[in-house]
Amino acid sequence: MASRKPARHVSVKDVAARAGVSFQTTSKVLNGGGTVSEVTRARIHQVASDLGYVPNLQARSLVMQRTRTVGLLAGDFSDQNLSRLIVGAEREARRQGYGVLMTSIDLEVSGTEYALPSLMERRVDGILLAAPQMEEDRAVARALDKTVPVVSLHHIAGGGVATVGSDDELTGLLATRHLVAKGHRAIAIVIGPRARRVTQDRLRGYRKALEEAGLPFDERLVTDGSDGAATVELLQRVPAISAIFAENDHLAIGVLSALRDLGKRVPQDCAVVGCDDIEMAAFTVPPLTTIHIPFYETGEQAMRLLLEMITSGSVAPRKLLLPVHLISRGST
Amino acid sequence: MASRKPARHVSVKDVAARAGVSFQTTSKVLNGGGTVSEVTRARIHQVASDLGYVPNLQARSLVMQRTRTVGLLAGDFSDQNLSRLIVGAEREARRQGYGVLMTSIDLEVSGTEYALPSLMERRVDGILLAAPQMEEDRAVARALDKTVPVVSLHHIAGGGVATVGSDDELTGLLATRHLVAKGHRAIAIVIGPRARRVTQDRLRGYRKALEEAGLPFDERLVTDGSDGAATVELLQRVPAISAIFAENDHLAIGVLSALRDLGKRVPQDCAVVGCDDIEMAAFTVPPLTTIHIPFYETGEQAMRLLLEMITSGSVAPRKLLLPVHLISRGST
DNA sequence: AATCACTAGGCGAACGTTCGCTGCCCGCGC
DNA sequence: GCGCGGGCAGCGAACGTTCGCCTAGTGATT
Repeated sequence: MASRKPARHVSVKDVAARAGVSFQTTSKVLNGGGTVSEVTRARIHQVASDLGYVPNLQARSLVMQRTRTVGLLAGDFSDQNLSRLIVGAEREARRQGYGVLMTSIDLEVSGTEYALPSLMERRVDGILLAAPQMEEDRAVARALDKTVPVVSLHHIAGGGVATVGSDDELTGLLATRHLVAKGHRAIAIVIGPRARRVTQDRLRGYRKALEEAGLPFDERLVTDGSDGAATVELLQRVPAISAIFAENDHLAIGVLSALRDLGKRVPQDCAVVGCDDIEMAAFTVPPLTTIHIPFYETGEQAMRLLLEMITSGSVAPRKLLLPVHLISRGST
Repeated sequence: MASRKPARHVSVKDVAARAGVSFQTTSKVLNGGGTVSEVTRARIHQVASDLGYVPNLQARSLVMQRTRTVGLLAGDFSDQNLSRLIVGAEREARRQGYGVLMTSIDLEVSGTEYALPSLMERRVDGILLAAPQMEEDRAVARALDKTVPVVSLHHIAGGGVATVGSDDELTGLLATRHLVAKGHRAIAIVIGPRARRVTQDRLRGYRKALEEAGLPFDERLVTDGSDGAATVELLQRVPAISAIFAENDHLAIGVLSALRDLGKRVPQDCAVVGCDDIEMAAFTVPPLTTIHIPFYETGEQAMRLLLEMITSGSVAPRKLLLPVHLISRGST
């Protein structure tokens, strides 16, 4: 309650003094190494726990030249998909005894301004990049600069960076195949920003599935879903459409709402399939058929790869794609 | 591409050598202090940037006895509400030049086992606690131990910890008042775990609103929503119920679905109001009236308080409550 | 009795900083 | 001509570790 004095942390020297040995011996004991008699060893451990000794990783890092800490450079933590990735990554790091320093980068300040330097100053052993929104930001690519191993969860302009993600083309393929299998012939696709890799890849999967089924690809069936009204227009323009593939679940929810407004029943009048399997997908009306993306596992794998690169010192830019699968619900 | 050698970071000494001065002088210049001539100053800056000097915060922390890093001990990052808190907190920290070390604590391992020690070893200057699920875990309370300032986003067993949160009683009050104002007399409440503070507080708000309106409190109108079937039973048992206050939006969604199953229309047959204003609330059918909780701002304030405690050295356990407000949508 | 091989533990250095003190040189005022 | 103060820079110490090398004992072996 009263204002305490700084209450200095206890150091090896404190422990040593109390145990009547040199601080180096204490260090040996506490790290399990060296040749020290069983009695002193026990005494030191005793004293250390009595005094509540907590090793100072800062000092250790200084001499060891690695911090056992990785940086996480993420876009928006509150994005549901991203946060699942992060949870997976953090758990894996923890499992291997690493700390995670998080920095979000927002639109105002390009990450290169503040976030990256802040990580480098803290001498992180590696960096996990999870900021899809700056996939094309060349400043990021330049700034990374290979001082430490980097694993990205999305494509990086310029390449040369290890990447872990899911197979987005497969995603589009599975979704569309599912609709084809249900007997649909006029299948529209609602997409997000064209420039994004995900969009491109999922679109490619869609085309591939159509091709497989011998169906023609029609550019007029491709709509940008970020414009709310576009879906409605699409449906009015091409009434034959009996199924819609939305490139992500948020878009799919928009589509569901557009269909409801038009008085169309799902799935009888028009089937809908989404992507990502966000939490909400199970609770829409009707529940959304979607492609499950293993975000949690992706984060885990990415961290595992990063730590592997760190400990092995290798920088070979691998690329890892995790499988996805369809979850069939009421909307198809 | 080829396996590089460790590629040592450049230090003040490297800069100093190249600039022909002592490393201490370099340090002075780079930190803006001391009396150094304009020419040397310029030269040092030049060399530093040529060499790509990045200060080592580990070393600095060692001598300064503070790391400019805070620990974030959180429950589940992927929880939407929690992640909004976190985003707010992280931004505020960044704004003030602090790094954030994140650790999640899961059910398997009590946070005290790994997470806390890991933060203490890294000598964080303070800890932000955001793990509502271990609100009653006395081990946490004991482990915190006041070595560094702590701010919690939820109640801590034993007290004595600064807390920032939102006014949960007000939340329950506003929600229920809204229903009363709409003319409802038989208002049920669906709650989460009784032991949780939030539940208790929101329930209290509910009772208070009833009292204000001169309505009796009836224990039979209180249902535990975690049991899916309970809501259905409740409605069948007491058909007079014309409005339901769900203590959080997830419960509210369950309620909506129960009502749909029973063939009741919302809001005509039964009105529903939730709490939290999760993203999904705007997209349910019908859109959910709910109480908006300023998660982002709460995180921000909590971090601000923590940093204030750190820099001022004060440990007075303040308690801060942020206001909430109702968002009226289609469900009432 | 001198050598040997261990065992137990100490010692100095280094990691990259910050900080306070000292010392030099120069110009100024008396 | 002498002392002095101020501007500039260097120096040593400290922060809390790890690590490799050194030394003082202790039995056992020749």
